[in-house]
Amino acid sequence: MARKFSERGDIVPVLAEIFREHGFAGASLSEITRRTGLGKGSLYHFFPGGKDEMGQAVLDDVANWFELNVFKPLRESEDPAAGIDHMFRATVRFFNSGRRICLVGSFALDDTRDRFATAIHGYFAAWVVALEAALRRGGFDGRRARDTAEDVVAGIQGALVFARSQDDPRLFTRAVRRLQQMTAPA
Amino acid sequence: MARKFSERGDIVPVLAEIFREHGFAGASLSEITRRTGLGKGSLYHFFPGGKDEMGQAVLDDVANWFELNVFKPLRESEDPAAGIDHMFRATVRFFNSGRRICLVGSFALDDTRDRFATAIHGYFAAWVVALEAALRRGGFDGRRARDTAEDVVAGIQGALVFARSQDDPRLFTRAVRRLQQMTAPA
DNA sequence: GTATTGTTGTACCGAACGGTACAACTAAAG
DNA sequence: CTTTAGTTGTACCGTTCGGTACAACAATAC
Repeated sequence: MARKFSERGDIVPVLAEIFREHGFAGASLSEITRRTGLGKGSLYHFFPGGKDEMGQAVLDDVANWFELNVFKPLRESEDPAAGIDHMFRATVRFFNSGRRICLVGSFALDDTRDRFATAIHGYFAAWVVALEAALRRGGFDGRRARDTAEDVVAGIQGALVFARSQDDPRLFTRAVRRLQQMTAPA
Repeated sequence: MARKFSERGDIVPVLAEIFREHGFAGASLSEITRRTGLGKGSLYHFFPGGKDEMGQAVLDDVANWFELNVFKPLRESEDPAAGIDHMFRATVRFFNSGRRICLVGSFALDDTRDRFATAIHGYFAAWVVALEAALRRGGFDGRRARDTAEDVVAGIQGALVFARSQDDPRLFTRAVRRLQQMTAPA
C-alpha cells in the first residue's frame, strides 16, 4: 500500500469552513483547491462525486460531532439537567461563541436544501427529539417539553443569524444563556 | 418621454423571490432573465450596477415594507400591545406563514453579508429597537425589554430556518405564537 | 411628419465554472 | 530492485458565468 499523503478526514474540516464562509453555491473549486492545498486530481480522488459529495461529507461530519458531543450526552446522561447543561456548553464551543455560523442552517435556506434534504432534516429533528426527551425526563410534561425543545433549537439558529448580522458574537452567547434558563425546571 | 414597458418596482419582487430560492451567489443572470422575462439589455438598463444593485434594491424593498408595516406601527401605535400584535400578524403574513424564508437572514449567513453589511445590520437593528421601545412602553423594564426584543427577532429567524429544514411551515406559526406570549405583560 | 427619449433583444466578450483524463510520482510490500 | 496501489499535478473539456455594446424599436413631444 502506498502512503497516504492526505486523508479525507483532514480535508473535511477545511471544506466545512469554506462552505460556512461562502455557502455551498458560492464555494468554488478554485477556492477549495487553494485552501486545501490539493489539486483537482487529489480532490476528485477523495470525492469522486465532486462538490456534492464534499457537501455530504461535511454534513456527515457535523452530524457525527453532534451525535457524539450533544445528542448522546443528552440521551444518556443520568441527570437530564447535566445532559442539557453539557449540550449548551458544547454548542457554544462548537459555534466558537457565536463567531461561527451553522453550516446546516445555511444549507437549509437556499435551494441547496433540496440536494441535502435528508441530512438537513435529520440534523434538526435529532436535536429536537433528544432535547425533548431530556426535558421530559427532567419533569417537563409532553407538550411543554416538545415546545421548549423546538424553541431552544430554533432559538440557537436565530441567535447565530442575528449575532452575525450585527457582527457581534456576544449577542449569541447572551441569547444562549436565556435559552438555557427556559430549560430550568419550573 | 417614452412609455415605460417595465418598471424597477415591478421587477424587484421577482428578484426577491429568486434570491430567496437560490441565495445571492446561486441566483444566475440566466435565471433572472428567464423569470423576469427581461433580456439582459433591460436588466442592465434598470440596474446598471448589475447583480449587486439588484441585491441592494431587493434589500431596500424589504426594508421599506418592514418600516411601513412593522416598525412604524410598533413605534406609533397608541396602545403598544396593539402595535406588537400588529407586528406578529404582519410578520406571519410576510413570511407566508412560514413557507417563505427571510432574504435578509439568508444574505447574512455567507460572504454575501460583506457586500450588504449596512443594510443587513440595519434591518435587524431597527426591528429590535422598535420592538424594545414598544415593550418598554408596555411596562417591561429596560433590561427585560431589550432581551425579549432580541429573543423575539432572533426567534423568528430561527423558526424560519427550522421550519424550512423540516419542510413544515406550521413549525413556524406555532413558534411565533409562543414568541408572542413572551411579549404579553407579566 | 420628425426628433427625442426610454426600452428592448441579440450578439458577443473574457473569465471562471465544475468536471475529466491521464501521465508522473511516491512509498510501502514482495 | 521490482511490483503494486495510492496519490498528485497539469492540461484540457464544454458550459455557464456576469457583464458590455449597440442597433432596433416604441411611444410621446413637437
